[in-house]
Amino acid sequence: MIDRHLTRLRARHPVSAAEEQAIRDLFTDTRAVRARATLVREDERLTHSLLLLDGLACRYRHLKDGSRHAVELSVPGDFTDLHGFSLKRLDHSISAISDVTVAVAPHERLRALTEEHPRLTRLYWFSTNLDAAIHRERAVSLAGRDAVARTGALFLEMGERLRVVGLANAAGYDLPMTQVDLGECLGLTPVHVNRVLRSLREEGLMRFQRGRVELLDPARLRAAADWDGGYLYLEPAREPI
Amino acid sequence: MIDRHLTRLRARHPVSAAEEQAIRDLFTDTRAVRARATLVREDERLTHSLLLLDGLACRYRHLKDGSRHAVELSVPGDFTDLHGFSLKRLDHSISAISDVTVAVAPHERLRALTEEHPRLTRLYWFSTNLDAAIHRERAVSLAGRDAVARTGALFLEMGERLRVVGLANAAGYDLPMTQVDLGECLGLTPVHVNRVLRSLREEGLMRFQRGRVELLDPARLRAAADWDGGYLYLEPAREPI
DNA sequence: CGTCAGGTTGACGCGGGTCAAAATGAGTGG
DNA sequence: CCACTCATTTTGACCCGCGTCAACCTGACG
Repeated sequence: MIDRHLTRLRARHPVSAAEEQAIRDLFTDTRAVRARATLVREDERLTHSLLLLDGLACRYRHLKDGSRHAVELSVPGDFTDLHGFSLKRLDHSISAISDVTVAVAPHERLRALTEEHPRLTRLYWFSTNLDAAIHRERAVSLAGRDAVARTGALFLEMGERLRVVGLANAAGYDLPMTQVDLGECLGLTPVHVNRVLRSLREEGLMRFQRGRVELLDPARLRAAADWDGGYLYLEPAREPI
Repeated sequence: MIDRHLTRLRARHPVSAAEEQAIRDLFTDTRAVRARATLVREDERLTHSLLLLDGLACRYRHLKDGSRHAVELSVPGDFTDLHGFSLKRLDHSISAISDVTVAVAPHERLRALTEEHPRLTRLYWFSTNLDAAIHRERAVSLAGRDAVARTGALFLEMGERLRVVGLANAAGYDLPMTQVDLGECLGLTPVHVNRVLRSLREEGLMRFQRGRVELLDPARLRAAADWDGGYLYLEPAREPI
């Protein structure tokens, strides 16, 4: 059930059998949630964190004008709100983009983990630091890349993150999002997302249609997007955490 | 020496005398670094983290065209690179904006802290989660606020963060940055930063001159910038961490 | 075969980038 | 105290990427 989560962790650090058991023991039950439903509401008191098992979720904030901006996407194997464990309330909401299933990790169990398993604590600390690195990349993208490069960079990132958990290959991957959703991630209007996708398609770089991403020419796409996945920290760790 | 750091921590969570001592024991020595010098280089192997005691520092990334984008500012009392403790290398560089002094916390001491002080570990985990919240705010700002609102939001945030450590009051605060620096934080050209500052000044909202920020009308500025400091988590914690 | 969400395209306007030049001011040496 | 330099700030003219508005198309589903 949480195998993708373990795969994700092990892509960066070794996890022993005993540690694996401690991780499995974090979770009480699983829940299925419908597409578009809210998983966590901004400012709500939190007593547990959610591990995304299947589907796509996003963290988003509302702006004054009623629009919303997505600050991060979660893929299977990611905690959607591990940061909620120490923050106790979130500065954003979390919603399901597609139908999702999540596993519930009560904060008292996470707390017990921090008391008894310092190494796993560092590992999960790393995990939220990785989230922050992804946030930084998004900020750099928004500040410095034009719409085409920004969009390319997002698709490349999602490809890498999904590949890690076996949900993408060289050909591409499924991404059950609409162009409106993409716009909220990219800080673009749906209309302009459409134009950007057309341009990427016509350049032969990539295609996004009916929830399917095809990376037609990853090398050129990387160059065009000025994208380097170093911030995903996917190299094997050279030293113990 | 690290009093501002303790003040910052205590603004959000209680810290006992014993814990304070454990924190003091993290640091070996202090260093003075000149304005514009690099504190940490992207991808360098890290063996220690730096606590900013005095001055202003920033994390920045280079873009293909040679420009750079600042992803976060550090104020006295902040660790500039606590996330480096678990990441072991950074996806960005860190440089001093003004002359700064930093205290050095070797990673082996931080590691020992995680082994012996679970509560302090959670507290520092919180601290990097707070960094991430600030990153999210920056991304939302870049995606959804125009140049004037974005600039206002940045000055309001810096005001709050500096106020926490006693470096700002109702009148304003010192911020030793140039308009070029501001542009790198805001994703704007220096030319446009200048126009924005003029507009804020002419509206009677705030003034920024020669490294001094005056918040002339904070309430109206907050409204104009659609800014709410909730993401800084400055309310007293309602439950133990 | 009607409805509705999502996708597509075109015309037009504006916020902020670009380019260029001048003003200001802090520091430095004579 | 002045002359000179160099970073920084300021302003104006012009341009372009992306937003806005509006219309139409497509396909899934009842």
